[in-house]
Amino acid sequence: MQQSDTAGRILHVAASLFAEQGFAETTMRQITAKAGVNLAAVNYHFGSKERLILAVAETYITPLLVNLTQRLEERQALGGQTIALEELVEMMMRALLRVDGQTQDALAVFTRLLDLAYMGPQQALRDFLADKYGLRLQPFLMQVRADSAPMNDDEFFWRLHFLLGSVVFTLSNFKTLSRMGQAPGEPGVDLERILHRMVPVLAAGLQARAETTQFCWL
Amino acid sequence: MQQSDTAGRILHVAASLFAEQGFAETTMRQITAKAGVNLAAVNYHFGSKERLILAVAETYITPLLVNLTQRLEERQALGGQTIALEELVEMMMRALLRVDGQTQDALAVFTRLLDLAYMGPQQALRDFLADKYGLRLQPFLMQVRADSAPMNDDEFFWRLHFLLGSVVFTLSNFKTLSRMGQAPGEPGVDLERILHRMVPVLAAGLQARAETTQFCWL
Amino acid sequence: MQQSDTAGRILHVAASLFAEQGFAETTMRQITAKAGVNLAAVNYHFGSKERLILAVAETYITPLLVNLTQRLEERQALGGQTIALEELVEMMMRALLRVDGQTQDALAVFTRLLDLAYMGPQQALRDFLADKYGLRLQPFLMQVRADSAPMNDDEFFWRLHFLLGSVVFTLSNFKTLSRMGQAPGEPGVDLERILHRMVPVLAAGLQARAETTQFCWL
Amino acid sequence: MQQSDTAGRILHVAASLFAEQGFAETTMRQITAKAGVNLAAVNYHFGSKERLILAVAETYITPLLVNLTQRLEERQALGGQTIALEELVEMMMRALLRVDGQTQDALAVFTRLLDLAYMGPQQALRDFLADKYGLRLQPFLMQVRADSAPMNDDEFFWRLHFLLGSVVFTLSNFKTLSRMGQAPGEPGVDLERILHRMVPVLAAGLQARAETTQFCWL
DNA sequence: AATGAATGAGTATTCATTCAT
DNA sequence: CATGAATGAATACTCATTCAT
Repeated sequence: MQQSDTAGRILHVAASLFAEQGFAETTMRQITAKAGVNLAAVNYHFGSKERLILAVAETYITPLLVNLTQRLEERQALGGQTIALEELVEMMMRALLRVDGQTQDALAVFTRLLDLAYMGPQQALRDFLADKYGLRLQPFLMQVRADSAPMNDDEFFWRLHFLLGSVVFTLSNFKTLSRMGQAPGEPGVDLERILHRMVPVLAAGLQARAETTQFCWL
Repeated sequence: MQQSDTAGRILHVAASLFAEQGFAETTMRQITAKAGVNLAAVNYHFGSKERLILAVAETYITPLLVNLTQRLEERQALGGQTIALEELVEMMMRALLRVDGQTQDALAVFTRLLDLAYMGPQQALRDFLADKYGLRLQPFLMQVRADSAPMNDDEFFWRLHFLLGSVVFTLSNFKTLSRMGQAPGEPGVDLERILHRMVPVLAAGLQARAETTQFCWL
Repeated sequence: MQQSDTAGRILHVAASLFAEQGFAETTMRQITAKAGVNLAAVNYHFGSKERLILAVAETYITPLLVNLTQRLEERQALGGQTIALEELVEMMMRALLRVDGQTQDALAVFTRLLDLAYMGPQQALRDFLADKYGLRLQPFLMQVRADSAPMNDDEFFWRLHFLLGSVVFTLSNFKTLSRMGQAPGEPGVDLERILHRMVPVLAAGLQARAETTQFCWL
Repeated sequence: MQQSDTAGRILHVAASLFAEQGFAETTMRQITAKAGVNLAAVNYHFGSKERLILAVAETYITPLLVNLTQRLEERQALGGQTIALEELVEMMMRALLRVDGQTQDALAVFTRLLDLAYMGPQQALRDFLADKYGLRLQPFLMQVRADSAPMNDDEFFWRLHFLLGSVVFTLSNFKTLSRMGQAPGEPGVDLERILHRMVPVLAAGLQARAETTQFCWL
């Protein structure tokens, strides 16, 4: 924020625009204009739009994982073999809120990034994320599975993504949804409440007994 | 379908491309080239790209709702005050699969449409969908609520969207996910299995006891 | 020239600018501005700058080869086993002048194209030219070799390129050279004179006795 | 050459890149990156890209002319009024090879420079070269003319450029040509052989009888 | 003597849309 | 009913150069 800090301003503005409009919909012109810097500055500092996206992403993902890992380790240090699923989900929610608490854009950027990674043919982005963050998430996932209903790897993989879908969709569309739903009040409080509301739902989903029979119901 | 049917061919090709690539990523040139019609034909027949999207959407949404409504009514006619949640969710899944069974694009288009509607500033699209389909969905939602855990309107509104998120995300990214997960087998069967897997998870989520106390946990 | 003819005007203007400045140095903006058409018109009609270059090239190369082939066949029909080298070189020069007589740009474009093809890593362009025109040139080259000094394939290959160098360099830089040299007079006449001047020089070069001994003179 | 020698490293790297890619195609970023110096260093040390080109050129041209002049004077000191044309051409070729023997880039830079000077509207470059080197070349040219066929100034001027064209084109495109031609063997030896092959061809061209009659043959 | 940051002018290309026919 | 041609606005990106330090 001192002494010009062009790169920082770009990062900040880009995050805000990405959150609001999405990656593809946000143009370099918008970013640089709003940041009050030269059009070429993004390419100078980040190389390309794609690398800017990655830079913004790192800004949010790294602290999130650091925070989550730390919370988990602290809790595990307290002892007790299994940790209640609801507590774990809450842990994740708190980590999400924490990283968002500062910029208000983190969650939206985060979820748009997942959308981008899962959608199209962005194999490169998937690899980048998997390489960089996949491992660090392992311990948390192990702990989650320990208190879920018993199920094979396949089932667990898919359930994880069902939940991920709930989170991503809700966060992605939070602004729109809270405008639609009758929920009034300041957005800061609301987001917390919504995440809180998800906790029992997600936990129940993970603990639902897995179907074992193969039943073709069409 | 015979003779010329320019508009029909456009509709069909557009659906396929939209499903594969998304709306913004699909260009008029691609559509018209693949359909073997003139570049200007889309604008001539549909007015604009946006209205083409809507036209494609209607193609899929209307039959979906017709099908769902019909199944529901048939089941209600059988008597029995409440219908099990799992049965209702299955009903929805079957309706989804039914409309997809014919073109293989329906689900992708459908979910991309929801993404589009919820994301960005597409108020017009939201209104269009709400006006056109909101009411027809009411009976089904009422029935769902009847067998869910007791909760107020707010809570129900949000839970619905949590579930919607699971479905949309899973369907949206089905191709990517099934490539990532170890799930082998032909895709046609797989999609069915995945939707089947969602049933108990979603039902459990709806039936989880709603938090009543307001507990600020940050 | 009738009824707008945007593509034609682009072709014409592009040839003129390419001849004057070279391919890379000529921008789409220059072309479209000078042609009085929209900036996107080049891409609409030709697809890309590269394909425009090829289109311009074809405009000149095809008539050149047609003309040369025709002259050669007429001459061969007259009988006489061998044709004097000077006559063959003149034949080529006339063909060059013929195609240039109409637009005054043909020669410059032609030579810049060769430069482009031989220089950089334009394997694609080389292949395009070889595929399209290589064969049609064979009969002429055979006839040339018949009256050259006896030499092996290697030697002939290189001599051909020595001569090609003379022609390309002279034509490429004709404007500059005629400004440098004291040669006054109208340019139209001058070019003819210069090409005429090359005839005995090139013929003598082809008829020079080939070195047979391998003599390392450094 | 020790310590830092930013300017020297730039000069060296630039020569190599210019030789490989051409002047316009070589960017300041490439040069400074490969030289491991700051992007602004070129402008700091040389003022502009154009002046860097000139500096590189001088590096090669000056030694070339020194070498050629020296060889000529030594030969003239041996006495004998006229020197055979082939010997003179060989002298030039040896001088060319000599300057190239050290960096392998000299010839390519040299010919690209001539291309640049003759082509486009580079009057400034032409003047620079003429001023700096024109005079020193005179004695050699005089000697060449002495053993050429009798001809007026005009004719001699143009023949010189025909030959220059052969040399420039061949050297410019040496890499491409040797890839095309069946000529095998290591490139170092090949270049020598090719230049050797040019000697009798160029000499014969200079000795061809000049046309005296003005014969309009179109 | 040298540099990191920044910039303005430029590049080819792409897009949905329009219009005369 | 349909189309070929054309367009204006936008896209990401690249370049040589400059300037404060």
